Amino acid sequence: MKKADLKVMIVDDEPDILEFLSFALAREGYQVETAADGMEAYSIALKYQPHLFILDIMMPQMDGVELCAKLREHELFQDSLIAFLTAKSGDDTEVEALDMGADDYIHKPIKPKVFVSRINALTRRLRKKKTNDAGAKNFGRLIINHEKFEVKLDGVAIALARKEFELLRLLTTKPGKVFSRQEILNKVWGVDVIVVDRTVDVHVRKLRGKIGSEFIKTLKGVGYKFTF
Amino acid sequence: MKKADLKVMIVDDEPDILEFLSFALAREGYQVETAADGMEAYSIALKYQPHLFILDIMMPQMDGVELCAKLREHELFQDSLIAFLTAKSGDDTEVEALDMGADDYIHKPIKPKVFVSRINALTRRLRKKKTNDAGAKNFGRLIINHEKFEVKLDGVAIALARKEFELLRLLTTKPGKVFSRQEILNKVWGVDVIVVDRTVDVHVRKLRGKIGSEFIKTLKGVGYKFTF
DNA sequence: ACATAACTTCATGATTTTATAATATATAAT
DNA sequence: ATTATATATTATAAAATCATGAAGTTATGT
Repeated sequence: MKKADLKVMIVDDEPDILEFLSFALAREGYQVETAADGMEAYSIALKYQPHLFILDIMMPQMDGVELCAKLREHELFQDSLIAFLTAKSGDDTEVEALDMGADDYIHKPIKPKVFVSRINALTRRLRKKKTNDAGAKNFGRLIINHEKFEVKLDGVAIALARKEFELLRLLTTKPGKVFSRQEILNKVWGVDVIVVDRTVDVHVRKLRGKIGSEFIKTLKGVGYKFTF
Repeated sequence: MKKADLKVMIVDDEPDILEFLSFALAREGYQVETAADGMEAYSIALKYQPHLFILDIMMPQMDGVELCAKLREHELFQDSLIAFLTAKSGDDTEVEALDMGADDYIHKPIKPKVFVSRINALTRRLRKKKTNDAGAKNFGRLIINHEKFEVKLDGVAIALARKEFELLRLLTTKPGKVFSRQEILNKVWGVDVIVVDRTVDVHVRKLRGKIGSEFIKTLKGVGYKFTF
């Protein structure tokens, strides 16, 4: 996963700091979202689902430590990274924050260069992973998750019927390889099922209608192939 | 994985510090090994295969930054945690260390309490891996307490029959994953029990009646999945 | 032993998926 | 350009699948 695929949420009640940090991380390539308070942050986070949170401690309504605790309770954020960035001194606060589930506790003031290096160090393990989604296969604009039985085009989920999904699954096992209709029938329908050749065409048509027609190419007289 | 299963290697050329840190981490339950220099550390590490390294920077023969680089080159230590603990000031060193692959850079002097919290925070993800099955899981509106055998929807307790609870538990082990009826029967009923497929449908229906129908989705011809 | 709850199976109708046939369009060969 | 052939598209009938209600069966607690 690249930095461009990583979503960072910065929570601080001082607009200047928000802007400053956003700028620094956006320049690194991260996707950045901001919030000015813990409450606001939590409700945005439920939708935005950040990979990394950068939290101030002292904020109106809900402070950073509370937010951290609340995030860690939720299944969605079990694997998210949480870093505090604060001017608040005191070892007890730091211990509390770390014991609560924070991954780093960064003291202000800090040089941008150092800050960015720390953030990069935190996200390094996420970046090393191949895909966003465990078990998902990535074909450019198209992501296929076999376990979830789900296909995403440009991040948008597309509902496929079973045969459509299985046809797509077969074709994507070997991108570029041409599958004859007979081979498709054997592998998707099974050797004992008797189905007319043209049926494959209809399913290809339906697939194209849903995922777009650029992925599946027809080779006249031969069969179909998947490319991306 | 528990702390007792985690091997930590501390590398510092001052015996007092080695002893001090060893004591602190051993008391936490970690297995601790020490070395006084980068060279020595590397050769021991090849056999000992630590999960976490705590490195001083200034040492004779091979310094901490060199050692870090050398470790990261080796396949064995790709996933190991590396933390620097040093009195050396200077942002450039910190940036260099972090960019080289270090996971944390801790400044001396530091209180033992804070040091231990930071180390615990670093190893948390390793420790979490297998301890995850018990306790409560939070899926937004739905909270499932596996130990208490209790489900709450918007804070209100809901009484589930055993099969209903176990079905929900299975589905929530992997939110998003599609479970076929056969898989559900095998995992909830057991492989030797003979029950008709449709039975699963009836239990899903009862579950939906109690927790609402938005959590469990049907994939026609495939199975059911939990989403939140 | 009784009452109650939990579980399984079956039947029905609604809905979705699938296969096929019919027709239109595209492609390659002559 | 014409023809033959393969494929695309649309419509529709058939089949598969599921939600639901109800009835029968087994387990559990009092």
